[in-house]
Amino acid sequence: MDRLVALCKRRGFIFQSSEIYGGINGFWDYGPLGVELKKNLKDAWWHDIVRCPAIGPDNEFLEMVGLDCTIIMNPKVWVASGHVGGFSDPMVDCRETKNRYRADHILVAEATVSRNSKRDSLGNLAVLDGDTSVTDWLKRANKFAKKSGGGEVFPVNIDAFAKYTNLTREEQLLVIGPDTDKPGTLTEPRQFNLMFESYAGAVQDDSSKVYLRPETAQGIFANFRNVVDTSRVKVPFGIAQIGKAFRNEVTPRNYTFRSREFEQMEIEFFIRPDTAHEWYKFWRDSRFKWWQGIGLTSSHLQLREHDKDELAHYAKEGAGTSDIEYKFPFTDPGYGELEGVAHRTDFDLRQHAQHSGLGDKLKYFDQELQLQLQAQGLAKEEIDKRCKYFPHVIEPSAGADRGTLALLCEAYTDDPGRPSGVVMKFHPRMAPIKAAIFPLVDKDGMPEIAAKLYQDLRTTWNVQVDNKQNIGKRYARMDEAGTPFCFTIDSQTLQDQTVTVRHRDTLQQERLNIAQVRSFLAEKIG
RNA sequence: GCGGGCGUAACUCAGUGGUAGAGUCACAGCCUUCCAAGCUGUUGGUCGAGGGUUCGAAUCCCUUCGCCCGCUCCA
Repeated sequence: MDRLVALCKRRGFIFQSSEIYGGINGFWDYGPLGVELKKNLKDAWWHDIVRCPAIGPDNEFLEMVGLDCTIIMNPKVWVASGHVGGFSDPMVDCRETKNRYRADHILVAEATVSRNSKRDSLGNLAVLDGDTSVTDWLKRANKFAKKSGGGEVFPVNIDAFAKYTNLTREEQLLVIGPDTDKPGTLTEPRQFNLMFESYAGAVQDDSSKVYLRPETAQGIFANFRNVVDTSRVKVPFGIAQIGKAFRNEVTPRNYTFRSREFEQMEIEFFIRPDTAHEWYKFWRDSRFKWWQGIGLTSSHLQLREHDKDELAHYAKEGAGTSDIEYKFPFTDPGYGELEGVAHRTDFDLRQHAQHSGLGDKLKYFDQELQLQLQAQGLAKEEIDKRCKYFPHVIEPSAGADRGTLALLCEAYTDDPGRPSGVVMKFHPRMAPIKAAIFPLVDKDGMPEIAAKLYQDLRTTWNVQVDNKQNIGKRYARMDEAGTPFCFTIDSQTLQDQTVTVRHRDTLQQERLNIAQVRSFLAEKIG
């Protein structure tokens, strides 16, 4: 990983943001090669999702439209989405053990023990919220009882627990932390607001407070009505968006993997509620195949269905959530999430219907269903009731920066056999530079032929000419940039109009007529 | 936020109190007929920053900033 980070810096893929001022934690810049790589990823996504989407499970072309929303929206959006409440979890530190807990995950109950037919207190014991809270607590209580002279602990049930957050500060000071044996080691709960705040307008007070969006999805939900009213889309259809999002992470870590400013590629796909399972499976599987199709072909890519207990609040009742994960060098042997595919039910549209006051006006009217039901001869009231609904949503949400990082990790290949010692084996569609053109020597008319070929190819692809230094160094530079093809003009070119093409991954060369170079690249890159 | 480690040239590093160095890269020129060959030259560092000790600090002390690893959180 260190070698990859060094290469990214050296070749201009990724720089630390504002490096000359000492950098800033959790923010990263893309250099000349990195921006091409990331743009290729985003362009491929936009092309394959919006412009040229696959055939759906209903054997129809998918109906997809794009959207580009602002980063700052009316703050009520974030109240409705639950981010204002849910993204500011109070945290508690333990001074003794240096552990940190979510305050609302700490449960407290007084432990009492029976001694000499009296009931003695052992103190207010804390445990972490979970399936085993009661048994964990009992184990601790028994341990405390044993230490302090025996006796039988009075059992408790789940209702006996108080949340740490609901205690007064005086009560909190009496709590014995989850991993200590003394009271008073836990700090006061502190807010970690995961949304960046700013102010719209000159006056900085609560009335002008705004947030930088923590996800692009809410802009899509907020525009649901506009898109339906203006673009003739019919359920099932999707709205796609690529854009920046911001989360004030407690600990940005692992290179660009958890950045505070990052870019998402999100789809909200609106469907009839009763078709959720088939659409969920469709998106889960097609998104997995897509990542494979742009070069993540190794066993480092995996699809993982979420367990019930890790589902987000809005997805509990849904068809499921799964992650497309990549085994990064820093997560190995674990995996890190590239994209989440979630059935969000109708949670978000309902929230916005309620908070905006629009209510049923935000519902979708399904005219196709209306025709079907009319044909079945149902009563008008029944038809209206069933045709007007909040569509359910399947959300494939991918990280563009994480995707770019996965492409870099996948491509990185040590090869002591070649001069550079390392080669970036990007899929040709993703490669920042598609081809390089080398005059074997910088004279005898070769540079002129190279320039002519460059003039032709650059109208379609990002190509480079390099006539500096010997040919080996030039190949080595292109290996580190991950350029899949190098065309070399040599003395034979002067006689028969052929050039050599050198394949990055195999080092093999073949001769090609210079007139065929364009069709060769078109076939290999698409 | 807490604990541990690390900051010297664009990169990899040497330099433990006495004039800041090496290799690589980059750039210019020469040379060069297929994988970082060779020659000449050039650019580039207030040694992360600030303060202190000292005749003198990259080096010792304090503070601070940034990065890496762990805890917590998370896409």
